[in-house]
Amino acid sequence: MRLLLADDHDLVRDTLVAYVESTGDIDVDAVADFDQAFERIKTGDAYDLVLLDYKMPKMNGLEGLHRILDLENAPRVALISGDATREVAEAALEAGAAGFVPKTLAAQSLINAIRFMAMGEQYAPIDFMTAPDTPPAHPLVDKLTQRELQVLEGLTKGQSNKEIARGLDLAEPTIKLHVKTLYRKIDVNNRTQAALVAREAGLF
Amino acid sequence: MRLLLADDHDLVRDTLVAYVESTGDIDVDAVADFDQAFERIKTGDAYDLVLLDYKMPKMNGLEGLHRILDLENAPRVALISGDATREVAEAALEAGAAGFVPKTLAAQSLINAIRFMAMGEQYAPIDFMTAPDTPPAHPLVDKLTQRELQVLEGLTKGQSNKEIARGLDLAEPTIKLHVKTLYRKIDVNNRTQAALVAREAGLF
DNA sequence: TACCCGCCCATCCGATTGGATAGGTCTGGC
DNA sequence: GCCAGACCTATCCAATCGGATGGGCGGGTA
Repeated sequence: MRLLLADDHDLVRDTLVAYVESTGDIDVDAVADFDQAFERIKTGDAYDLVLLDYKMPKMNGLEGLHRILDLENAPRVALISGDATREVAEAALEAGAAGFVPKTLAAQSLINAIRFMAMGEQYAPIDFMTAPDTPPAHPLVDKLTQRELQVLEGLTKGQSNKEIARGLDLAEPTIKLHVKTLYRKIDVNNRTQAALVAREAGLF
Repeated sequence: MRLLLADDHDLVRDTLVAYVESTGDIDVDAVADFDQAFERIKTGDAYDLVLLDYKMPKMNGLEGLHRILDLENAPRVALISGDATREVAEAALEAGAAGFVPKTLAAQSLINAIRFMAMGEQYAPIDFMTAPDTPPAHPLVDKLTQRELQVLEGLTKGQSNKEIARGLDLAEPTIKLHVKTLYRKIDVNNRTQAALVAREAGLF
């Protein structure tokens, strides 16, 4: 069985390779960034499974995953990550990933997961997937409408109402309205607080 | 030689342990969070070296490091991290850490580093430590006077000039003055941008 | 001593903001 | 059809902000 592992942390990669190969029947190729992985997949022999680190050079979030899955003879691809959210995992599985492997997984479980995924199954650790919907996704955020979010994004850039209006091709009074209603929803009194709350919530 | 490894990523920990132990003369104990590590150090046999993941439960940044170094028979302690900044590494070494190991290090280099540190030397990868001063170390901040920093702190709380004035027991015009000069120094046009820059710089 | 700099206060002005109120369109659900 | 809600625009007003100018005080330095 042939496995391709792409992770930019040499230490993680090296030890992972050593561990996986020690199980006997798994051959591992390892590369340090997405471009190398992409090249190997296109030109090299077929892999039974590809493990991509979610955060590594050239990966661009889920874009790398999509690029591989769009190939003609796309191999089975799974993501591996130390800190990705459940949302990312879900999106990846949705997009057709063979699985999602958090780095908090026990090493032996990884071996099992690899075999499982190579057999054509989709894998994701149950406890990880059933985790709370992430910190209520920031209760504030999903209370805002599309427009209000766009306006809030402008605020987090320190833009004036006028600038935001230009950017969204709207009249300034409209922006003022959105700004005001937005303040009420997230319970702040001025744009600076709004911007900070948005940043705090990890938005933008 | 005895090594204690603390990392909350099971996968990383397991494979690391397997790799290090495969070198023959290093015994590795592994735990998943700071508290367990602390306990082992206090009660168990002496370790030649302790490797702490910078980001793991109960670690609290460098606080965990300090707590161990403050012990009576403190062992040699090194940090290991996937994404810590050079500043953190410097602070750790300054505080008396035996070394700093980025996870981008090659596995064999880690073995060498471990032996090196266990021998009493301080280790840090040169390329990592000579990396660009991070975003210019925040050139802005130390250009500001004491007062301006206090005012900036008010801005990061979304306070109005009047509120800041009350807080510092000054007249409002004075605050406006500080605000204005502060804008020039950090090159922004309004309070929201100033607050965001300050947050970005890790202030307050 | 003269000078710079941090620090404080004041006044004046135009622009922006925060807030209220009022009106309009359009879409989707009851 | 009716209603609610998202969305757009407008006008009016008080408060705040951003900026400029001018003046004063004390400490450190040339």
